[in-house]
Amino acid sequence: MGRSPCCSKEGLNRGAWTASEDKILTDYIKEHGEGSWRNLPKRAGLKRCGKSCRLRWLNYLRPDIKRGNISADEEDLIIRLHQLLGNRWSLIAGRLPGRTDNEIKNYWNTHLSKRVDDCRRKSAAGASKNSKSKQATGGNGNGTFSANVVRTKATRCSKIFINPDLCDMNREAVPPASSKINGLLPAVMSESDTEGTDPISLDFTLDFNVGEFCLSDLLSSDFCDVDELSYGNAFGSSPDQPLGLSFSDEMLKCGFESPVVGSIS
DNA sequence: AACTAGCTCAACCGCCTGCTC
DNA sequence: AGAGCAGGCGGTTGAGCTAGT
Repeated sequence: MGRSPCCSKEGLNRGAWTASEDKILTDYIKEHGEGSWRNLPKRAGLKRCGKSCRLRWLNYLRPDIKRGNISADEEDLIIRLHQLLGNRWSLIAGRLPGRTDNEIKNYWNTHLSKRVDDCRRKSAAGASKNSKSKQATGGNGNGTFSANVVRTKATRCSKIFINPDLCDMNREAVPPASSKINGLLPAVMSESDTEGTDPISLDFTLDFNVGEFCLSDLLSSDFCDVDELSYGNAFGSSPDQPLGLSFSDEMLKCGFESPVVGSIS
């Protein structure tokens, strides 16, 4: 039978958005809120596909969007998160306030992938002497960083059960304030965590299918030395802290899955 | 000045998943 | 249970811009 297209393409504008289209969309969303994308164009009087409206809003018109000038800290975080998550741009974007998945994807493809490839080639050349021992750590040899990529499942999580006891345990395990630099939030922490007053953020763990994610593997993994890319160590991490993320002993003992006991429905 | 190659990034496309009926 | 809908995601495209010749 086949899927019906998201909208009839006939009579619709395509390509770059005009200022007046932007204004119509912005005004409509300010008044009615996001959602119902399929019906939005008709109601707002736009000759655009609903998907196109959604994309335009999310990637360009949203008021909280930060545009251009990706800082070295952000670059560093993108690289680290990409190594951790792979091409899960929406997840990566979720750790960079004000950045969109599309922007990060573009930035990666145009700037970072080449540099990381170069870095990897350098590392590979240097490591070739020790290749036999490295092979045992899981490189896949295809020129990417997939060896340690967490296979996430972008599942929508509508119901969770949070064990309050475990939350208390993790609250005591607040990482040092040095983990937060320039407003960027390391993946496992919310801003409030650094203040040590609010319950630990769970959003990172909720994003993952944690059953497939072995933290110990991650921490012992053989990451590309991001410092080789010469923008410093954004989170002030020590060699003992791969990824620049801070994990307390308690967190390491109980594992990531501990705070979220419940299921994804 | 004209042309070309390379780069950037907004936008599109098709697929996947969750929700609703 | 399963079909259809809606939204979300990642990959790809192509127009516009810039630098080099």
